[in-house]
Amino acid sequence: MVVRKEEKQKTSRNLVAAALKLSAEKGFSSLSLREVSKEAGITPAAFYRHFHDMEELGLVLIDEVGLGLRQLLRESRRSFDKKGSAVRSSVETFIQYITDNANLFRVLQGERQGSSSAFRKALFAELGRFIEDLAEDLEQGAAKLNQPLEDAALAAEAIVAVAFTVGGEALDLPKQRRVELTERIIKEIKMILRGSLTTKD
Amino acid sequence: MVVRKEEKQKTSRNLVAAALKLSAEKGFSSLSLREVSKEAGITPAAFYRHFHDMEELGLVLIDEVGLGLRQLLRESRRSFDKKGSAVRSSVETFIQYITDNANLFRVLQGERQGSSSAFRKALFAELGRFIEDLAEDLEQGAAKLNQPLEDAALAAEAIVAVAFTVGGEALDLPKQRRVELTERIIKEIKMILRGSLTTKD
DNA sequence: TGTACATCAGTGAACGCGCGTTCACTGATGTAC
DNA sequence: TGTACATCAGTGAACGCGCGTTCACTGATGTAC
Repeated sequence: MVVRKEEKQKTSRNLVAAALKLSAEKGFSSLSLREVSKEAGITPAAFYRHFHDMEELGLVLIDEVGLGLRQLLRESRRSFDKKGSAVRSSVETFIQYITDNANLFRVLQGERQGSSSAFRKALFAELGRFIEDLAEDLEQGAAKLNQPLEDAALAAEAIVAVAFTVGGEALDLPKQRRVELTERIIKEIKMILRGSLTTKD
Repeated sequence: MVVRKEEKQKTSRNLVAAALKLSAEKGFSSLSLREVSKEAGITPAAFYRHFHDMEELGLVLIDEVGLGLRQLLRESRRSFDKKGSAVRSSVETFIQYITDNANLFRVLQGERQGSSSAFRKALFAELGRFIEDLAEDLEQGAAKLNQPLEDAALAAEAIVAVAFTVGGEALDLPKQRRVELTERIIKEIKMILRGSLTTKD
């Protein structure tokens, strides 16, 4: 009873992994059930033992991507806790993660516009949650330094926009240019933070 | 000799328009030659009188999108010239344009990750050019006000990232919530500008 | 432990369908005189 | 202006192919006694 279940789960994971890989290359919406099954090493008919159709697989994939996203963001925030160059370390973690998990990030970016609205809703919800968390972090960090922020939520939204937009370019870049790009993001985030400080006079 | 040419051009434009419309709905990479032809009102075989294949159409579509983008950006910058609430008026122009041309913007966003690298290269080049222009505008505007900027290029990149990322959410929103969102973008851009001012002390 | 039966993930063949592409064609537009 | 021929955008049929889906099946794993 245990071997069978495990084997089935393994195949399911293979299907999701196959979809992730192929989605990163050409977008989820252009994948066929047959090519995903082939990539996962099973016949097309066996696909139906795991998912009712491609859309159902898609929803699981989005969960996977959402999970990866949350993990990514958690790590970025973890680096943020250390005082000192909090921005630097968290941006570096962020860039490292998205280049290590390029497929995941590409799907994340690609599906922001394409595919079903359920897809998009889930993604935006995930991002929104993170922006809230980041805003909280920013507020606490700023309070510690006795430099209160004007509107932490806005600053957090702007920071996330910059990190994801500019960071997304890193995927196609050679290692060296990725470093330049990381520096740019760091400077831009610091710029946003400076601009969000409550003016004292 | 003139009627025939014009008719052919008209059909070509129909094909591009059909591709634009359908791409906005499901992404260019999942379109078929047959469905685009049908949407444009010709038989699949006639498609070949205009383009060698879908990829060639795709390149023309990107030109179209790039043109629309340039137009959008030009209008945004035009509003930027007027002194006073330059940020407000250009952001409002921007949001107005992307909601009026939702299809164009959706394709722009969608193809940033998917499809061919030629596609992406062209898009990034276009955006890069605009960021340069905006940086120049910012520098001149700041000089006039006698408030030099630390690094106009970085500020411009961050502003564009925020406008496109946050602005992209406007497409799915009802009119009222779009206004809130516009206000948020305005505040965030002002925040970036404030943060990019050269510190005087 | 051994046997007899149940379960069920995966197989392989088959289906009808939309796909990209080719082809000979049609008939309106253009050109030459 | 009229006539005879050339051009060529668009047609409709045909092709082979990969698609999603169904089906009866196989054989390894699980269960009951």
